[in-house]
Amino acid sequence: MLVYARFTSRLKSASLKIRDRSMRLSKYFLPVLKETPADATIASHRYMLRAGMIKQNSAGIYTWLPLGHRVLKKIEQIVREEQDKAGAIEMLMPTIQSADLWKETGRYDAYGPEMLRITDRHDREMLYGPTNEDMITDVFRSFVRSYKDLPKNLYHIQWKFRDETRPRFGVMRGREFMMKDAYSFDLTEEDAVKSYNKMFTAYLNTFARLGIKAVPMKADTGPIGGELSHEFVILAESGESEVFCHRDLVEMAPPGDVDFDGDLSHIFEERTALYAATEEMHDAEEFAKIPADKQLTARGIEVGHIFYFGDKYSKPMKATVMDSDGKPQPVMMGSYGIGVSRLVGGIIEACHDENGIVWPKSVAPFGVGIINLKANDEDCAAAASDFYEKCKAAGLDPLYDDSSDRGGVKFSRMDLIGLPYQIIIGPRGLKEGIVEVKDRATGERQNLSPDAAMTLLTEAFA
RNA sequence: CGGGGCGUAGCGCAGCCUGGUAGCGCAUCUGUUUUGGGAACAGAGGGUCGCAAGUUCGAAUCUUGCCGCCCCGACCA
Repeated sequence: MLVYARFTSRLKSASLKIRDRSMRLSKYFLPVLKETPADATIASHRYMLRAGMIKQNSAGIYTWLPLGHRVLKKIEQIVREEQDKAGAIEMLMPTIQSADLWKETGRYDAYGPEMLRITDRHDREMLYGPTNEDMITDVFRSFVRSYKDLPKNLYHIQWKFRDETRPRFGVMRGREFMMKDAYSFDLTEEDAVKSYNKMFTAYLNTFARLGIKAVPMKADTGPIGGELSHEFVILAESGESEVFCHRDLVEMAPPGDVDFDGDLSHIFEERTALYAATEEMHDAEEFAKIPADKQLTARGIEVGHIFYFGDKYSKPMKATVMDSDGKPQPVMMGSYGIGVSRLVGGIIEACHDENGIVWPKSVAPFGVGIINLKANDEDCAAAASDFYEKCKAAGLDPLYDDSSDRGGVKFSRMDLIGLPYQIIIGPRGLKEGIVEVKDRATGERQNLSPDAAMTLLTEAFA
């Protein structure tokens, strides 16, 4: 009993501390590949395999190895924080759903072979959820009765499965993928548009925090249905579809701190006043009206998609609330998706060079990589270890390469995994009391005292 | 789902056309010398050649069927 009490009290105190995310390479699991796997053709897939982030299990299905998992979780957390800021409420729905709800909306037949259908031991029809409109509508109708409880926006971050005919490009078009999907509920279309604008705004901030430029574009609604829809698209050569937009949209600053309870229509209008459309929605005549030097035709990666679809699901599923006149009204809905696992690949497509990945600071698996050039030299080991402990204490999430590999191996491995900063500690510099700081993105190197290097790092991550 | 390609050691590949019982590079293990941009030498281990059937004295190699994976297109977070 005493032992148990002591154990639980230790757990309690541990949970109060911020999780220690630092790591010594000798203790980590980082299976990097020297040679490029034959199956990978695009940069993000190649680098994810080479950097030991993922392992393929079958077509479009991947294991997330420790390094990849770190990035996935970082992206997930940023997405979560921005959803919360916008007033969305997190929950969690299951991956396996009953076919019954899908029959209510008619989607069980409409969805087609892309939906993975399963029968359980009692021969009940089940499915691995490709999306959750039907299920969330059921949750809503089970509990909400009054217009006074609106608006509401519920979201979860959960694995989805879509049995694509042709999964490809690693996690960019996997069959199993992690998605953040939010669902808004309003009494009127006018209110629903406000909810739509909240998510529209939150998405602009989310992608900016992730270190990428995602442009909202007028989009086709597809099988989800509805009238108002935008895709958020990263421009990259390896993009799957062609997109067209006004060049100014690409560099537009994110809204930043806004009052999500206030009027956000100006943000929506500012971003949609200029032309931007995906291939399916492209209007060549409208596009031609843009000044020639502002016309941008590019390849795009869809990382987010938002829809307004009114009562498409609430009507067949009888998800109604009483309005102020005491009359039942079908609730007006929208859904808002972000491809969390796809973003890992998408960010790499936007952020890499010939040596490997160049992570934006916000999503980097570790903040700083420490290279001890001479592991068997006592002074070097002591200096590197000391620097590691200081980074750890400063919350910089350091990865300390304490392996006995040769310098060249360490350099190329660190470049490959793409941490924003490298601290290179070797006998040569140490004699003069300096360490080398390398900025992965620019390649710029500075010789600094360990203290000055720490200052540079803490300021960079402030 | 239409078209194309590929499955041989952990990874990248050769061998297959013209059947004779498997090889190269990297990686791994041991040792020595090295150590600021993927070291050198010496030695060692590791493969029912995707699976199954057939042809044959004999199959990685020829035939048929199946499975898996990749690429191009049509569809999608």
